[in-house]
Amino acid sequence: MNKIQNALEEIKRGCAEIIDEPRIEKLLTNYYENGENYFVKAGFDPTAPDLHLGHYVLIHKLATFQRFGGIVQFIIGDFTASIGDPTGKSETRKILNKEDILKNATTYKEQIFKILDKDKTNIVFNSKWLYELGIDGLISLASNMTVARMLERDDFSKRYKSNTPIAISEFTYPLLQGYDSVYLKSDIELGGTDQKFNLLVGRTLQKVYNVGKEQSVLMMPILDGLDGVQKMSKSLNNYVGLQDEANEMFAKLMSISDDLMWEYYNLLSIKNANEINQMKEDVKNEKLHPKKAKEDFAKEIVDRFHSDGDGEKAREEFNSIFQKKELPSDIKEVEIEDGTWIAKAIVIAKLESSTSAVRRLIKQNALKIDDIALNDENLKLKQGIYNIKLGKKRFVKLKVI
RNA sequence: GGUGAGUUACUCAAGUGGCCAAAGAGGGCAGACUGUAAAUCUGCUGGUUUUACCUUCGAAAGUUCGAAUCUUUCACUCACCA
Repeated sequence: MNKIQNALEEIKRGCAEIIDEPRIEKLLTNYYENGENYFVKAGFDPTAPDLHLGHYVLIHKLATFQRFGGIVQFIIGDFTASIGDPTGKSETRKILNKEDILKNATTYKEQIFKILDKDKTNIVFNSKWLYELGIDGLISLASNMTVARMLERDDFSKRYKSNTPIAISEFTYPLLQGYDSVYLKSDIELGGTDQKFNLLVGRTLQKVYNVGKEQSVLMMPILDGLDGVQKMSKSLNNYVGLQDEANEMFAKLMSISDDLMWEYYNLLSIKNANEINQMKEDVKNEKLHPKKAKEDFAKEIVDRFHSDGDGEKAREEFNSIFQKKELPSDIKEVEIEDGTWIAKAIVIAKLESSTSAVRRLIKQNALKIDDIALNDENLKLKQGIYNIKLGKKRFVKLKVI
């Protein structure tokens, strides 16, 4: 296999759909024969302060392109964030204020260079050219799209049918994202499969505005969240943040289902397809315990976002807590007054939000003091130190003084 | 602008004067079983030292012994017409 074919294989790995693949091949050929680079665009709305593993699927693919001559156009959608991408949303998104957007954007910059090559990355803010577009520009931009076509979009049509409001501003979102491609003269745009409509608008607009090229589109599957049901997102609290502390990151990854683990391997591991298939086979034949496979994956990810060896440390901590049922090493300590009612103390320690909830948990044998289940919900704490375990995951050390 | 329909807990959704802290489903939490996996079974899922009381059904005011339920005003959403 020659270099070009090899590069193409790497690029295609794990991706869901490619539109205009021959064009990508031409760009690669041109790179290898003439040393000419090309532009790969991906946009991120700075709507949350940090990125999670779901975003990493795309960023990883951008890094792959950088290895084969791609110059990354990393768009921080500061302007479009103020509209709110309607993709996958069932209702109009809240509009963020400027300060939050800028703050988030700064954190983004810090995080992506854990992965991307600085010399081959242009970070750009789309407010730069979208402000210049002006009202007349916007109107002529909007004349390139019909309401009927907009309503072809699955999420719009669903909302329309179910009588959920759609703001006109949301219709402008795909247009503005598409205009980014016009302004930047992108060759390839990356996005999730849910972005298909927006990505295709980019192609259409490049043609209308005579950019002289129509971008190829490469779509990656959407990473499922830890629950394995909905896509990974901060608001659903089923995400692994890139900045998560090592032990937490490890524990979160261990909680995914076995089926989902293969999906994660496929989209996030540096292991190649053959290795992954071999593991899958071994698990099936019971040569490899699925828990071991999951640990290896969790270790790989923790090592990548922290430093080498942190994954192994996290694994040891994890097993000591959950296998040997020991307490975590960095357990939170809270001081409590003598004679405090146990339920009140748990609320003070912020393990639960109400004493009613704690009462219920006590009735369900979920509260353990020094590893012994408490059955007296009226208990008042006397002086001393108590290790409290609430359910499987919540711990606190109470110092009663 | 006109006409009609609607707004119930985290989400969907029942309830149309008292038996309503409000059915059911999903989600979540907990217990059992496990590999803190999945699946399954069981229980819980407004608050308060809790056989009781307090605050909730878009907002406010009213009718009533008693209101999620009836009346009025307001806000918001949707459909049709313009």
